[in-house]
Amino acid sequence: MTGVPAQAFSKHDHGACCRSVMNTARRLCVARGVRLTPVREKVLELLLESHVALGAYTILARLADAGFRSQPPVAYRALDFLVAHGLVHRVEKLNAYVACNQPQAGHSPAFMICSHCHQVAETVGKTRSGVLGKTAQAIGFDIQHTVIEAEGVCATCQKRAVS
Amino acid sequence: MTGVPAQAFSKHDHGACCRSVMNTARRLCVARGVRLTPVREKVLELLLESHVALGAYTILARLADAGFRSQPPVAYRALDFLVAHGLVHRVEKLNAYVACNQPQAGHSPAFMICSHCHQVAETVGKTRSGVLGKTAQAIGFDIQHTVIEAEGVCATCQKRAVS
DNA sequence: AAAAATAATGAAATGATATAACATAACTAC
DNA sequence: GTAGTTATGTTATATCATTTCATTATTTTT
Repeated sequence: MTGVPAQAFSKHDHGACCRSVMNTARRLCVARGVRLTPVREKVLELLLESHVALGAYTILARLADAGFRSQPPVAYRALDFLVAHGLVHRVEKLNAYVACNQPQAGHSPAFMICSHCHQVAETVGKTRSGVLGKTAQAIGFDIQHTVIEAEGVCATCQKRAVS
Repeated sequence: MTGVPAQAFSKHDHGACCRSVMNTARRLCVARGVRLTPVREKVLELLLESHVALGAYTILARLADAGFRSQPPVAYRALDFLVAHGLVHRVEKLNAYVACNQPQAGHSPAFMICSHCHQVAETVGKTRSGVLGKTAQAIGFDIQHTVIEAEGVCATCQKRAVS
């Protein structure tokens, strides 16, 4: 996170934000010698435009609208690629996907999911040094991947609920 | 946790362990005025016997073997009840369920999932005081539930892999 | 530049997970 | 014992994800 925790819940120039991530993604793929093909790029774009997590079939429908094929594998393949390259994260609690907003960092993300507006904010997880990391170390468990998600109500929705 | 972190990965008298949790569960239900009906009890028992997380349909099959009906809702209803009362946890990463080993504590659990032997160990999450809790507080996000899961390789499987 | 190897996509089918909806039965409280 | 509530029976369907094999596009090797 570039100094901005939970970007989704803060005001920012979203258009610029998307373009910037898109460019980083493109550079990253070139650097790694992998191809950000049209479907993959479109899926990333769809996810970037949305601060709510999108399910594979929602993405699939939007792909179809954009002229791509509409069989499940087209969405899943693109998502698998994007997830593998850290450009997109899967939100386990929602069986859905969000674009990563700092794709360069090899990070373990954490999410805050607003159960009211369904926006998902990404923040950084402190895997090794946290309780989980400590316990893991104590029992010799070698952590390869972490899922850290919090469900709750964002500040905006709390205010709305009161009024 | 009764002083034992990640019980599943440690040696212990599993039979006694199950019976003890079963008794706690029964007492808990009486105390709360809810019914631990035969299906519910059987599902809890199945999960307690297993240190690997069981999917709903696996449970369903075992229920059928034990003479219960075999439609999905019978498993899901029992699981919903057990989860609601903190006797069972859902492991999001696996779309599967594990029995809780300290049902009395109103806790937010964390899991360590061995991707080799598929055992799942439960440990306690330190939700409020961790990074996630701090970030949440900073942006006014009200956490209602957390999902904290680590995938990796347990100590036993690491040793086996070497030999 | 042609052939071979690799990576990506097309397409059909199926598998796995989960819920909706409505009817019936079993307990609980009065 | 009737009313209210909770739990179960049953059918159908929704939702999420993968397998498989054929075809096309791109890259590498020669």
